[in-house]
Amino acid sequence: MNSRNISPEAQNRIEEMLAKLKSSDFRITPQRYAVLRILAASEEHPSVAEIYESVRAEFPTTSLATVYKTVSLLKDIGEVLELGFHDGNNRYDGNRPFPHPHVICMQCRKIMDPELAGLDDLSAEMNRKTGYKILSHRLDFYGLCPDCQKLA
Amino acid sequence: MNSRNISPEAQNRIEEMLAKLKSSDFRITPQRYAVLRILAASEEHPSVAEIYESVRAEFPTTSLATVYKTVSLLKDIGEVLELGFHDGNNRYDGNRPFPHPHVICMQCRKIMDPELAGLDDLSAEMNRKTGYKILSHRLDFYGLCPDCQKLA
DNA sequence: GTTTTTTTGATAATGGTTATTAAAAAACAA
DNA sequence: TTGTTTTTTAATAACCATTATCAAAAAAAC
Repeated sequence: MNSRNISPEAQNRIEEMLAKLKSSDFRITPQRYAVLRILAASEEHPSVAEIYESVRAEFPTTSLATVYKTVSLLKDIGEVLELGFHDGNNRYDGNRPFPHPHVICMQCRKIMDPELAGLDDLSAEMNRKTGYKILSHRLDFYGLCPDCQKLA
Repeated sequence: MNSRNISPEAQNRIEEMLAKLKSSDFRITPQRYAVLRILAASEEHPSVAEIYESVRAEFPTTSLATVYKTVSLLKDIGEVLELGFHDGNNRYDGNRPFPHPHVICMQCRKIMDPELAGLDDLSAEMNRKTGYKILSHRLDFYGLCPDCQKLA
């Protein structure tokens, strides 16, 4: 899993995130670069603890606080989508930093990005019906993934 | 806001919740009854802190832990829907204890229940596309309510 | 090279929720 | 009624992911 195994798409996301950091006048430190690379490469919607683990593998002195701050920074500049859960197991998506649906396994916590169109239309409909100016949304489906169905 | 002002619908929900508690072999204590009544009557999706405040108005010795436990119990027996937020301001719906969309004001935190059909179809579609056995879902729209738009 | 600003790392503080436990209340039995 | 068992309450300690604090380190600016 070295740098030669990074897919072109992930490489692209890395460039985008670096560019956004630069244009927002934030420094690109080794720690930030490491966090950013993990977020860009992972399809698993990792938690801060998981990112921390991965970063520690190449930067053993990295602090947990730094990971929190970096993820939060990337979220603030719109390069990472936060999936907050009230049971305290927040997950992060560095590939699609815009609202989109998720399918979540209630057993193993695996999270997928399903294909689903038409949500922007729903937002517009909500706008009309409620008078709220809709700015964002979140749609999560909860269930059992194929693996956990087999085990059950 | 005394008991004579309870709407027929709310009265109905109270009866349903009481019946469910009874059939599940839980005792109907004054504290539980107070919590339950507030949840059944409120359209505001109250937080535990708010429920606690209201309960204290008629039962000044009620403990916060009791409110937490009662709300959790009602959730467990399927009579209350929990809207968990990772910023620690969970809200509860005792009127529609099943998945349904919400419209949330990002400024004043007001929560509404909009009309929106067809979500069960979406769940079925997710089932087909992902292989997950979908059991539940959550759809939140975030924006600014009419009042907060005026103030802005 | 010196100064200024940003970032890091270590750790303390925060705060909603849960766990604990003795006392009170309710249900049950004799 | 009285005693016994079970459930529930009230008070508070514990939990834990996240945030705040701040001195040291690193990078940028001068």
